[in-house]
Amino acid sequence: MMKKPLVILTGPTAAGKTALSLALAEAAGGEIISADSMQVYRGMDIGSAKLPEKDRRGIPHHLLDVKDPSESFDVTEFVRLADEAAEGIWSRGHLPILVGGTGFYLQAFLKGIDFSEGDPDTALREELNALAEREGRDAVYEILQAEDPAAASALHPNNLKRVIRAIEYRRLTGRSISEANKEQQETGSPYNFAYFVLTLPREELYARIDRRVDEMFAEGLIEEVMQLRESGLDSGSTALQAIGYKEVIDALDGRCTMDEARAAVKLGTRHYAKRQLTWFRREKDVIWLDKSHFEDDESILREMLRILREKGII
RNA sequence: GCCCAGAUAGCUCAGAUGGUAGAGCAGAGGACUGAAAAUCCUCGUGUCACUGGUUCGAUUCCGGUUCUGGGCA
Repeated sequence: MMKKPLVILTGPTAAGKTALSLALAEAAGGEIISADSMQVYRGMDIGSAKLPEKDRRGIPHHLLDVKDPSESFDVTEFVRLADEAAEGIWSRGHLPILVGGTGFYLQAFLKGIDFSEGDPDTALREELNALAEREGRDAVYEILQAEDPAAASALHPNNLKRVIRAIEYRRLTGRSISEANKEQQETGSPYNFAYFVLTLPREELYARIDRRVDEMFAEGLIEEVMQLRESGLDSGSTALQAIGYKEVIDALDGRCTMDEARAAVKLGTRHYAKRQLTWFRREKDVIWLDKSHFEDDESILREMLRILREKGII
């Protein structure tokens, strides 16, 4: 059976993915699936740099605005929804193009990682978080060491989130999460894909980020955050952990000035971009597209189309 | 013009009663399999402003110069 065709267009935040994705979708007969952990939320538009509907040139965009900010969202749900969307796109004879900067989501979808085992256990998470608060993170790590030494050896004791998940996984499934990860790692992708990473020299990227953050404030980021809070959203929600939102909240609550918040948003975004690049560097079968090596978006598009033809994706 | 205080890593600063120096932030690298815009780890040699002097040895003490704050005129 022929593997189904698929394109990924990603890269660090503010690299210019969105603009290119429209051109690619038009040229290749594609529909876009957003792979962005924050753009799924309704009402988070400016701060998540969501492309407004009027600018989508009629190209279908999936997985935008599918959640209320008070709801949680995670990889498994992403994979489920993205699978659904992709099936629909293929059935229409179109090409699915995943666009977005959440590398974890892209990986999970591309490899078809199976998350069917080990549903999260909220009570256990709370209990272990409380233990960490009382007796320190090492106390939680010691539990993992006792119950699953293999998983423990792969984790740093300070990485509470991961340590807790490892304990949870072990208790739920009776298996070690490190073994499960290894198995998944060895499975290839069920798709005929091209994984493009759009990037540009660090200095330019950082300058673009600074500019973009200033634009967000100019377009009304503060008002957007105020609206979200008025709708009763509590600050602990996943949505408000997003860069741009948490800093503005700090300023609104008087923990810093708005100028300081703006600087913090820029810094947080630069750090985020750096983490994204680290992630993509580690991914195999990635095709890097450094904007500084091309004349313009038009020539990047030509290069992408060339590769897609070569791979038999279009 | 005079007096006082500074001048140490890209930035903010600490420090050695004289044996060439260290934090935070920035920056860089890395990890990541059901919170991922999250979470976590690693990495610090720089004419210690310049210039004379004292000293075995000065960035550290003394003098001068320059610059920056503050005060007095």
